[in-house]
Amino acid sequence: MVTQSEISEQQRVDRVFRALADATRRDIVRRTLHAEASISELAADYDMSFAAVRKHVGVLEAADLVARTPRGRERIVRGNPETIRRAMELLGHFEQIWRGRVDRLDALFAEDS
Amino acid sequence: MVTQSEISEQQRVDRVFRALADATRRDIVRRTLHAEASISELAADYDMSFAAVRKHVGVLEAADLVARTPRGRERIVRGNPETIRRAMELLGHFEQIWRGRVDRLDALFAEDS
DNA sequence: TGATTGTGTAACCATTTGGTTTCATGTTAG
DNA sequence: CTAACATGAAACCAAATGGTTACACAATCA
Repeated sequence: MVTQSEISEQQRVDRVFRALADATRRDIVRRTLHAEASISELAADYDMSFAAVRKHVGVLEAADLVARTPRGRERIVRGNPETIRRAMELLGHFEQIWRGRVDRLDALFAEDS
Repeated sequence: MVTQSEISEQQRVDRVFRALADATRRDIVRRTLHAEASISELAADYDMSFAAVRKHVGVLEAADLVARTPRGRERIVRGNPETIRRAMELLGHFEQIWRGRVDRLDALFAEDS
């Protein structure tokens, strides 16, 4: 049996935004979208331990913002543009809601005149 | 002297994504983009205390995702589409970085052939 | 083989977060 | 004026977060 630990869409969205709410993690996403890198290569450029960077990569992976694939003794990290795109779409829906309100206000003014 | 408690752009971005990483807060943003509401009106629809909802509104306000203006004894909350738009742009930059990599790979294949 | 490198993970710690209850204060309704 | 309502804020608490050090293990190099 494949136990698909049931996780809601809400929680998945929570994880994406939570993962993006840290400058180091945003930088890792940026870098690994630009070019893949091993965790050690990533860690070399931050003022914190390897273990800390490893945890950040774990948070990003749980949010599906990066993928981690083995290559020899290394783990290659790649950014996932699809998850970024989904987050953008979500924010786009918020903007649409706002535009909807503006349209309704416009309609009210139109009735007035 | 106007003490502008110095806050970095990074921290401002942190706050926006952090604020969006909670389903209740996303719902408050959605609702107040659609139509303004008092904190009490908002709180009536969530299964938590007024104080908890008040805190969520505080987090959203600190991220500039909503604004709070007094009206009589109420505080009217309105969603701020501009901050949403800025967050979208940020994610858009990430996508551009990825597209840049694809373009470079395309160039490599072109050289190959 | 042995040393080095890259990774995974556990145990620990301080701080932040997200909730609670309680109480004070300002504002409006009767 | 008094009661009810809306808000603000403090004190408290459990859990999550973001870092550390230490150690085990796998893979590669010489």
